[in-house]
Amino acid sequence: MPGGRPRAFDPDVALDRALELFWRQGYEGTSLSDLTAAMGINKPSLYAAFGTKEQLFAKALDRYVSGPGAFAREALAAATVREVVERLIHGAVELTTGPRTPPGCLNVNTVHACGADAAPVRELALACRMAGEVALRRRLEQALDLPPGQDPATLARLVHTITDGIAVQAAAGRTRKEIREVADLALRALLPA
Amino acid sequence: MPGGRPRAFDPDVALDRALELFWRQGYEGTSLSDLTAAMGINKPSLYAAFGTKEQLFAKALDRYVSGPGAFAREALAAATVREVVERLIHGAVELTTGPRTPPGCLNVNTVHACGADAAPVRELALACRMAGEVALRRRLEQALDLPPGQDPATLARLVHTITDGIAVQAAAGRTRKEIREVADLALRALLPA
DNA sequence: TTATTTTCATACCGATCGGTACATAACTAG
DNA sequence: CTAGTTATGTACCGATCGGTATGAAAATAA
Repeated sequence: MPGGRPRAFDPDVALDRALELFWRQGYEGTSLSDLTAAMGINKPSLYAAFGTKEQLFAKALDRYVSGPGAFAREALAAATVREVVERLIHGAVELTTGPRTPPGCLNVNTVHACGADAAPVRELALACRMAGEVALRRRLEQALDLPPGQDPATLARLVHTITDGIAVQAAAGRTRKEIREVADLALRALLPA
Repeated sequence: MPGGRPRAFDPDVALDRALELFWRQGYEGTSLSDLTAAMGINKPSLYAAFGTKEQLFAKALDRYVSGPGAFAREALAAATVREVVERLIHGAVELTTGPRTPPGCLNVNTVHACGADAAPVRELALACRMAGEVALRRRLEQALDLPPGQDPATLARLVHTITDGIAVQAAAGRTRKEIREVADLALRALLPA
């Protein structure tokens, strides 16, 4: 069984480049030429290693969720409702305003990719959001320290509404410092001492 | 001075169709063919009446701001800070979840149109957002009923962060009823009785 | 070496993009 | 009527889109 010609590139770093590009330019705004240029490979190599542009995006989204976006899952392990919410909102600020990553959130960007051919990846992003919301709601439902009269489902949606808004503000170019102030004010309003 | 051949279409309703399409599909996701089909005219007629796709979008955005989005300006005329904020947030819910209009907000959508050729219209949307934020901040700075210790600039940004989040939730397909509940909870947190 | 397998590089595919040239149709001024 | 002006419909422009056919290059197995 012969081994064949070895790869001239590292699929791992190539996928990171693709994630960076999709994050910064969106699914529809990123062409195969952009991708091959940034990844340092040709179109046939890209196709052989990652499949269709759509399949490549799915892999990039996976990496995003389990890498820069992993805080969203980890935050649910915090001991108190307050700490869970704080971690989620602060994590959103840091994620969307990172100095070495594109501004904004890949997931929120993708929801707004409304072209006809972007429908499949949009569904991916929507499913991802739905999973995150269900997880947070479950966490709040099981909490013993939820303020009385609070509906877990609505609170979960409000927290995600705020993190979504943070992503928009970041994509619109607001600075990390400004968004941190907004996030802290939101937390004071949401979780009075 | 001869009159020439009369138009076979109403530019006003044609612009409304274009706005609908841009709102639903985004700037990059809407092709000239989509536009001419929805407006019921040909490409030369479109170009003669509205100019470039980019110029057409600018006109559609104007109509959006002075039409469905007019509440944002009008809300600032309310008597109390509470009422200003309530009108802004409730207005955002109604705007982005209208049963006869596309889900989401044209402005927020456009901010996430990150392709290279969409840069000019993105700048338009950003300028529009900045103007709205400045106007709200000025309104809060001049208010006499602002809760003590509140920074007008940060509060203005938080309100817009929440309305941005509402737009994302609507674009992601959440129902009007759900978002209304989230908005009411946000208002209770933001403006305790 | 020779055969086999896998990747790489170039060049190309049909389709669609935004925008336009050109001829014709429909109107008004005289 | 004729002349002048504006709008319409068709057909087309070069560029780019996502994706691929093809053949040479680079590895292993014998």
